[in-house]
Amino acid sequence: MHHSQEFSSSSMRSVAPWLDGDANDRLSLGTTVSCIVERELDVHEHLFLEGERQTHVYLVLSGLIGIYKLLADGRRQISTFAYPGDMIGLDCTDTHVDSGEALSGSRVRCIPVNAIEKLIMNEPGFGQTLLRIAANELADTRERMLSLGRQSATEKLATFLVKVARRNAGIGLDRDTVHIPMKRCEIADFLGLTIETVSRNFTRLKLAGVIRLKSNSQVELVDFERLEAIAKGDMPAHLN
Amino acid sequence: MHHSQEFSSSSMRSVAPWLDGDANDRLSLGTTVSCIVERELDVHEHLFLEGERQTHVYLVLSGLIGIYKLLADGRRQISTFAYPGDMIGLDCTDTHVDSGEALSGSRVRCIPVNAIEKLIMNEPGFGQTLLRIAANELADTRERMLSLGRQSATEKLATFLVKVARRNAGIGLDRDTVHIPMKRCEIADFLGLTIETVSRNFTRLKLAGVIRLKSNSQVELVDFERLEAIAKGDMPAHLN
DNA sequence: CGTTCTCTTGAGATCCCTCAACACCTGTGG
DNA sequence: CCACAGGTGTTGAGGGATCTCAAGAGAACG
Repeated sequence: MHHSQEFSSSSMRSVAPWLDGDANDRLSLGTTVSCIVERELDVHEHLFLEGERQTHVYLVLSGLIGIYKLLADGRRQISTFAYPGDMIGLDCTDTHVDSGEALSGSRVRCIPVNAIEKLIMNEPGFGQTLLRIAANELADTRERMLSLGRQSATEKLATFLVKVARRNAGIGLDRDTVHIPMKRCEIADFLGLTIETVSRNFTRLKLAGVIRLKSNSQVELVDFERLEAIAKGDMPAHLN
Repeated sequence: MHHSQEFSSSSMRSVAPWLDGDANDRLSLGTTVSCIVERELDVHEHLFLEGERQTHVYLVLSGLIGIYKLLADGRRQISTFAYPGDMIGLDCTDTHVDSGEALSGSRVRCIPVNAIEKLIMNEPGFGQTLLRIAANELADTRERMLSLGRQSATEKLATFLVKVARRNAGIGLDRDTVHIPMKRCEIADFLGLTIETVSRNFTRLKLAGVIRLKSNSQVELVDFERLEAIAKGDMPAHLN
């Protein structure tokens, strides 16, 4: 039985602080209709597809959503994983530029885009909050580009693990005991690698004594400092 | 003598339409002080460095600015090229998350961040324009991630050329006669490749009859359709 | 206790990188 | 006008990291 990570308003971390606590109230404050529904998603069920008109913004309540783009022949790049507490689609363009798929059973709250638009109009400071979120997302994305374009497989994986660990620490969990809710295949599509390379580098880090694999989805960071060093590229490849 | 691509207010395309025409007026409308200066940059001169406090937002008037991040050992990833008319740093975080360097002699207009903040407060719709810009940038960045993580060298280069051509078409220039203002080294750091690989793939596309190299910085797209097909990955690698 | 899905491991192929030489261009100065 | 130097781009040869293909090992589930 795994730690379910249900999103709650009292969560220490929140990408969407302005939705904390009284989310429904504040949204119905902006719109007379309170057409905010929750939606349950099975594994591999899609929340939206690239090219579809964007009708909603989503708040992940539980589970994990993968945001990705495809090449014509099926090659996939996952741009981000949306965890409970994360918002999806705040960068409102009218059509979706990528697809969103549940990577495990998930629950999301669906907020119509016009509700967001009204909030921007009526709630002072709301627009700026959105801007700040977008800015953070952009900063994050650029770090990902550096990783995708310039890091080795081992460095990419180390970077990924460090990021998950930091997220853990941020929400009050143990930094060094990380639960990986996604499959190897999804990690591969996130890092721009193949599943085999991901797997090989897990064992590589394991043999180097940097991590320990309790199970496929449960990783213990034995030497966080060294993992960070590898992620930063400070560590020559052959010493890993 | 190359086509200088000076940015003018009457430009057909503009990432920053709200700065068209009477930019200074509207900004001094927001702030009593009109402390907007222009700055001249030599090649390789930096506009800002990663980690510095962000004091200004910049509008590129002429030249070309490269926005990049570094790994500890000097590996570089250029996240974007800012052309005349492009804004830099609209995603205001308080410190710069990347560095900006002039890739050729350039001129920029410097706008203090507090002027932007005041504009957000006072100009209705300004914040939303910023949001739209950020959303577009995010969409663009995610397409880049797909390219960095999942495309072959040839596909990356084709994608790059198609994007430059589309930009040309958008500002009223000939789509198929593209001027490449950056060096091979910078294209390499943009695409996550080495200069040699970039060079080899230029000649590869040339031999395939898709492009013609008039000079190092002047490329003629002989077969735009095929270039697009290669960029999309429709074309098996061995047929290039 | 199979069946299925996922992960790991191995062997060989491939793409890209590294290192090195050479070609080209431009400006400078004899 | 030519020689030279420095910056930039191209090309080649070899090596290495990652991918592909294939088999086997574990885990999850009925």
